[in-house]
Amino acid sequence: MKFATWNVNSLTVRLPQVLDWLQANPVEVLVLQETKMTDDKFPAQAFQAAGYHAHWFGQKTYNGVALLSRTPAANVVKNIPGFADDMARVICGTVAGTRVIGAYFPNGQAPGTDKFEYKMEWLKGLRAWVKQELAQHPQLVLMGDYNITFDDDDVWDPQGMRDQIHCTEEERYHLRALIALGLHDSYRMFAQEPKSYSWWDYRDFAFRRNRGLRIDHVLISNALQPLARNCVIDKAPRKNERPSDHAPVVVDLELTAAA
DNA sequence: ATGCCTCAGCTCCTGAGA
Repeated sequence: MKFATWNVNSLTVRLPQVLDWLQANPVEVLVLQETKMTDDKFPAQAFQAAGYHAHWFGQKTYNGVALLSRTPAANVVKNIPGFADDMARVICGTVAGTRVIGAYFPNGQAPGTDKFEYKMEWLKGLRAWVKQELAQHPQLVLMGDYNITFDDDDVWDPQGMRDQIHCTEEERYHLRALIALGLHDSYRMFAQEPKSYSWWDYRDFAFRRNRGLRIDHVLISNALQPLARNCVIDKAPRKNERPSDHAPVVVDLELTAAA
């Protein structure tokens, strides 16, 4: 049973690519980030026709998330309970006995800015909530666009990006603190090609030169860790015309619909 | 290079992304 995450950078632009991808990759769950649309614009019917139930939570211009699933999601939550936020960044639901959290982590812009401070506060709020969710739901997947690299292996130019946004020690501290709750970076559980990334800048032929970052992650709980079969970054959609700058990340778990 | 490319918006430039 496959669970996937994809930052689509405007669902208005990318909807045909998402539908094509779902047809080729009929995953159980797909969470989207940066839909960049208000709720009245969300293409629920197109997803229904493709065989997916949907929950969505968006806003104009920025942010926006969605949860697509083959079977209906239960106990849906939007944004982080207890953390006041103007931005639509989180959607959560239970599918196949598994708590699924899809998240668009703040970018943070640059260390020392207000946006960076917001990112740090948001990460604290997320962690407190995920800790509670884990206590109630041993089977949990936390996936999305984290806008944080774990270490130099996730960075095409570690020297050049040292202490830059996505690569600072403060951000990585929060990422490790999530891991310390009892989560695992499913991608690194398996042998991967060196220089594997999930995002490439639109500029300077960065994808062609593989100048990227691994900032999209699928974290799985202790209970799910022994059930993981594989985790891959699907670079195929990045080769489309007008691609998102991010690629989907897909984990395969040994779960059944009855689980 | 305080840019490069892409997207959205009170759209012919600007802010933001990462």
